[in-house]
Amino acid sequence: MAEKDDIEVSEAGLFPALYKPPGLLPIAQLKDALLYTAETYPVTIIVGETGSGKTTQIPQFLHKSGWTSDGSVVAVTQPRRIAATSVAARVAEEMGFFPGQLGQEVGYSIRFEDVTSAKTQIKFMTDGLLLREMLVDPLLKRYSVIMVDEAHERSLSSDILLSLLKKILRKRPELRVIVSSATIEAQKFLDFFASDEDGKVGGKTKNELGRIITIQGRVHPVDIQYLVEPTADYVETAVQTVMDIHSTEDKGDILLFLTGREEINDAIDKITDRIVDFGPSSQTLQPLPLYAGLDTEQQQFVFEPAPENTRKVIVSTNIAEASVTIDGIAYVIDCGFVKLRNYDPSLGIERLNVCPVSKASATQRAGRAGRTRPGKCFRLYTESAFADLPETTFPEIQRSDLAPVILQLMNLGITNVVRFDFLSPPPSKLLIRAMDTLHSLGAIDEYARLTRPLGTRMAELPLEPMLAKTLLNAPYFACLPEMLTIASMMTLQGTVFVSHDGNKKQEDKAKRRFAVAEGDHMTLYNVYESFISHGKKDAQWCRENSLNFKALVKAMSVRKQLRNHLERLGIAETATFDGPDAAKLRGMNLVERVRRCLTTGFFAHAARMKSDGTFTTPKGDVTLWVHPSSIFFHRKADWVIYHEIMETRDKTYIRDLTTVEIDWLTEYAPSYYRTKGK
DNA sequence: GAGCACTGC
Repeated sequence: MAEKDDIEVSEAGLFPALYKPPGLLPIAQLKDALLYTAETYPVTIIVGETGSGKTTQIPQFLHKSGWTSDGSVVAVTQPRRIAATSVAARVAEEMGFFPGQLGQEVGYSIRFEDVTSAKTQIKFMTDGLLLREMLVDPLLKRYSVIMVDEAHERSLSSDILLSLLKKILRKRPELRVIVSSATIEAQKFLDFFASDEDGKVGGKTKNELGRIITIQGRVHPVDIQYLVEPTADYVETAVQTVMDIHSTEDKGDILLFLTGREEINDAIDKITDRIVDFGPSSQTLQPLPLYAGLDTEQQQFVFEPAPENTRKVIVSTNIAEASVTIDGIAYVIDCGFVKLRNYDPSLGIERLNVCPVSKASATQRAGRAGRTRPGKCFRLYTESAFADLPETTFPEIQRSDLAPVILQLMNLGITNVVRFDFLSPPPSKLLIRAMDTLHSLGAIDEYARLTRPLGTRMAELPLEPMLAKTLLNAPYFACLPEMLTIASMMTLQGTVFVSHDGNKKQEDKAKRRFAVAEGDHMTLYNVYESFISHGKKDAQWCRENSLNFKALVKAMSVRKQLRNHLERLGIAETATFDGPDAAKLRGMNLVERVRRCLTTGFFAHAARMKSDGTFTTPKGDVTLWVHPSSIFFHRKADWVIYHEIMETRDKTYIRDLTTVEIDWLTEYAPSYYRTKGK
């Protein structure tokens, strides 16, 4: 019964950019058209906005018309875990199942949570997980249809998945691939699947390959307004716009897009200051921050209805563009910028840059005002600036460290990754750098072949290559239990310590309590051990020690999963292997063995502290700042290795540091330090 | 003395 509501065709003209004017299908025909194309062609591209119901309806259409009848499964991939679980629940409900029956005919599978059974016929999952499934089932034979949802976001995993599905189609012409996309990138997707040397896929010519179906979304008209003159200070303009909306527009909450935490706090302070200017008015404003770094408790506020006579102003990063949906938004203010991660292959440094948004992004942001009723969007740039914006955001694959992806592809039998059929080929510098990294770690040999067992084992582990190498070396340093813990804690990425009620001093104090002189890795190990010895579920103890309970629980899951992976590789947690320097290692204490082991994976991330407390790279060409979360923010050190490096605005930060001896660098990575020089 | 957009295995 929800079916009809969901694909109801809206009459409004709305954003011309969103929809192809001709060919919009009425509800009754969508089902027929979809089933016809799926029956006839290997590939179907669905163009339709979020809220069109495509994600929930299409798998049901396929299920009811027999695509799951022979025991095969319809899979729907999502870029985010939250989407996979919530859509699965919704579909199960629409099909008449009770919540407790989720995991039977309809289920989902995400990391750490497999809610499926032998009966499951419709399965929602993250795209990254489906990629992992290909290790055991390279042709994905259990699936009759694979629908890649939100493909327009161009996430690393979904891009790779599309390339691999194209390969699979050559061997399994009976497989059906449905690519769903919110924007007008549809033709690019279809052309991609159709292209190869002879224009044939699965024995079909281009015209026989697939079709594009466009469906109308269930959104309301959004009136878009531009600035007449560009602004030099969009935070100030945004705050003024908030005030203007508040004094002149009807009821309805405001969603303001800015680029980061600092701007968000700045804007909230300004708004708070100016509320007073209104005096005791009957309508007031409630500014609320929203960014991923907030703990879930604080994020929760944005979903709660505002008190009477109060207008919520949610000041958010890009998280509200696709990942988080808030009801009741009638006004969107779009600053026109977003922080994007970029990878510099020559220095091996990740950067966070403020970039203009794409037209697709701006459209998506504006659409957030029209989810439940007609709305307005105020773009803090001119109409001609909008016209100059890129159509779509640069795909992640063209601006990331590709070492993990390349390793995974090689393990799937892709021997020549340079000639791999990428949807958008990454710059060759990125590929070369990734190969260099993998070679220096010993994951590939001089002929660019995956090594055995090291390379294949590294690829099996759900860890970045440097950490995977470190973990696999741990038995040689008789520190596998400790390294399992450290690797698990590293995946939490700075979320371990939290300040409750904004009490920074208490947080710093807690950090000192757990600090280990040799560095952050052993400090995190110490935190985990304390957590376990306090009974593993003492949320109160976490609070008292400024620790993030949920993060530590996650570390336990990750640790268990890693331990299982190693066991499958024949490496028990208690394993110790004798390497060439076994006798020497036996005389060392645990901390030294851990530090040496870390060096075998992170030698390329070496740095030396200068007298002013900043660090420098071995070549001395980049100044590195200790991230304030590190224990070396206060303390002296000489040589260290670090886990992560990231450049923001004007400084390059390193985080998670551990002291090493300079000799270890040449001992464990002789060729790397010989060729690179010092 | 001072901080990182967002995902995922």
